[in-house]
Amino acid sequence: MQLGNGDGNITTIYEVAELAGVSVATASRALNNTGYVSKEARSRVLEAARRLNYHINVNARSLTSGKTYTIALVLPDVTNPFFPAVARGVEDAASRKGYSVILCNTDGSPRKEADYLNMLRSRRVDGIVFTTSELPGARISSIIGDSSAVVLVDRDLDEPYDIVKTDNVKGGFLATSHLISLGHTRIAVISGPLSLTTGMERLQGYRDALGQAGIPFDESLVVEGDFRQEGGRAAMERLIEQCRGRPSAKLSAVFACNDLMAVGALTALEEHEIAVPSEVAIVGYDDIALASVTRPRLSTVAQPKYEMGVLAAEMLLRRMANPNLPRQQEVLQPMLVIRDSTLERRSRCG
Amino acid sequence: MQLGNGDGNITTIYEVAELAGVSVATASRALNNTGYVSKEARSRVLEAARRLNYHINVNARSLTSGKTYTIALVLPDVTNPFFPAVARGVEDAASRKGYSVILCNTDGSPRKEADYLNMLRSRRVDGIVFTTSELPGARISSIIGDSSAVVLVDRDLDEPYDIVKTDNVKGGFLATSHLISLGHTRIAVISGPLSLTTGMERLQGYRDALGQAGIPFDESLVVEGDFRQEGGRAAMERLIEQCRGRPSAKLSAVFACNDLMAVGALTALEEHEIAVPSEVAIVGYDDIALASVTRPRLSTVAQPKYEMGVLAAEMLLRRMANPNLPRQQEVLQPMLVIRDSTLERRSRCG
DNA sequence: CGAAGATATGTAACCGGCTACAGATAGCAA
DNA sequence: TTGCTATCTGTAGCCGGTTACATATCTTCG
Repeated sequence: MQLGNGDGNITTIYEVAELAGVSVATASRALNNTGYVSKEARSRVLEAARRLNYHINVNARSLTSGKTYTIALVLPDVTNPFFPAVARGVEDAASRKGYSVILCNTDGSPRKEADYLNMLRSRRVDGIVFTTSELPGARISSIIGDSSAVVLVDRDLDEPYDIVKTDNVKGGFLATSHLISLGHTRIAVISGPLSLTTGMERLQGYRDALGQAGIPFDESLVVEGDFRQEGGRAAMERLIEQCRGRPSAKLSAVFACNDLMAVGALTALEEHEIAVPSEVAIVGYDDIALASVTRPRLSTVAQPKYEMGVLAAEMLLRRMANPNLPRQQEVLQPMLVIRDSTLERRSRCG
Repeated sequence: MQLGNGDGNITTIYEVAELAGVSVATASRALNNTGYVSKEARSRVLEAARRLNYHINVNARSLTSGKTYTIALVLPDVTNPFFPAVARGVEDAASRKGYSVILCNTDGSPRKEADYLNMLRSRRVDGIVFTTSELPGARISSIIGDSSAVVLVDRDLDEPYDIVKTDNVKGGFLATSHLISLGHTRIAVISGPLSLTTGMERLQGYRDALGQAGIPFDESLVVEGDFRQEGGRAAMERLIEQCRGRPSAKLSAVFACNDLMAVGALTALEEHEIAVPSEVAIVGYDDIALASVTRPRLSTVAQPKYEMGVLAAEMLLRRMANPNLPRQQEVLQPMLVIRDSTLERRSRCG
């Protein structure tokens, strides 16, 4: 039996004021430490609040303050191993400042994205950390207006929203250069969706690295994937197939534009009994947990996922505090992680 | 240039009413399809709302309705591969019914859990899907009172909260029986924290299986882990060590009470050049994505994670709709997934 | 024709906070 | 003493919705 009553009857500030023998104005001031309140009044109010197990109704407060202390995290799918770390970063940074975060999974569907944005506007969230797919910037602003701030993560848009990303061109360059430095020249790419800047940029990095090494770009070596495991596997199948038909198309290495696809590719290679890395080397992207447990362990380009989340949330809070700030953009550096799936060249193909 | 204005100036129902030439009462009725509204009035209101890009303020509404259409998902860490699928299930089921979900990572700290619960009470969330660690049920209710409904996922508490879980005893039994059926008799366990029912129950299943097979329980074969990779690795090290000192303690199989620890154990075994499964077989629990990409691929006990999330959210909505419902409890069935990390017995130890 | 019921609409109170404003008291300088 | 400032408190209106209640019109039926 404890004193602080736990009977969920919701208490209002009126009851607190009454018990403390003051007006609501004084109670409010005491609870929020604003304005003038005498020592005794304050302690009486605080005591009353404690006794009644008073919890302010933040929704009511948001009516007058115009702030909800809520932000949203809109992403394709938490189940994609890239996102949990980002989400955790966002939540950590947000809760540190007293903000709650609403989670929204869009599956990359523009329809769902639009639905969520409308819902979020109705909720008057103060800001949104957004990893969109194809929704054009103009569409976003037409929905949310300037009712809440927006920070884009891992995406780029023409619209002037703040951005946190890693240097994908650099990342693609790192991965490809690594393979080149091992002596590979016939390097295939399993790209991400080319409708996404992420997909495009990594591919650009690949081309840059090729160009710098004087290796001609061969269209037939790039297959567009979908950032998913099954897609990576299918893409690899296609490469193996095409390679078989045209021995001139041999390849000795593959750059998969994310780890999920790399794992899929690994599966395909294994099924065809093509040894990795001795026959075909492979580099992934993201450095998700999976990457370090595959056999061979996956060489990959690591992104600071958690930090991206933290930075995004912090950037968002800054923007919320000052809507007139010039556009912010934070570009983090990717890092090559060399494990067992890359090794010196020894060309061959399924 | 589009008609529907997108200038974020937030519109109120008063402005809609004014533009439509009706009172707010009529506007409200038209927008919510309640009460009597003439055809013309309704269409004038809807048109006005469209023109003004009106989005209701749900926080204001919640003031009168007492409902926020928000639930919370409180879990230790989204970054733990077990949870994203659960989270996705919760969010899918919730959003299907018009609810938003607030994400809270507690790291299993009772302190953080309490803080979040207080915050959630202030937000007047309608319900909470909770995977707690050590907070006693009484403590939970003392904080949230009956201001919101609660469903426990993957945890059990004395307090009469609704529960969604899988049959952990059965799961432990399945894993262990599988090993026994392969001829193993010296089977170690890397358990979860024994302070959690999850940890206890799986261990109980292990003991049951042993008992049924007439294999004596050997205390020295159980090491308490923490459900994390590094903990699994450390535990395996200890087993190997102890095994070395006392050849009589040889073991030929390990049941790791979750996949993360199994992966850690795998690492330790590999470092000691102990072959899996030929020298030591190993079974995990959860069937997270990692399990199917390790080499050897991990045999494990699968939990229907996504379904657990969906069921938890649906159960929560039911409870919210009817607080007087008798206590609900849903026990899902775990499923043994046999891959490459288990094989017939051939005892040996590091 | 009058009464009852269905339809339509507006006024105003209320949800739970915050705060502008005004009034009261006390301290202190002139 | 007066006047001014600093401190303290309460009344009442507002935030953006919902809704009970009152009022008004139009049918419909005995």
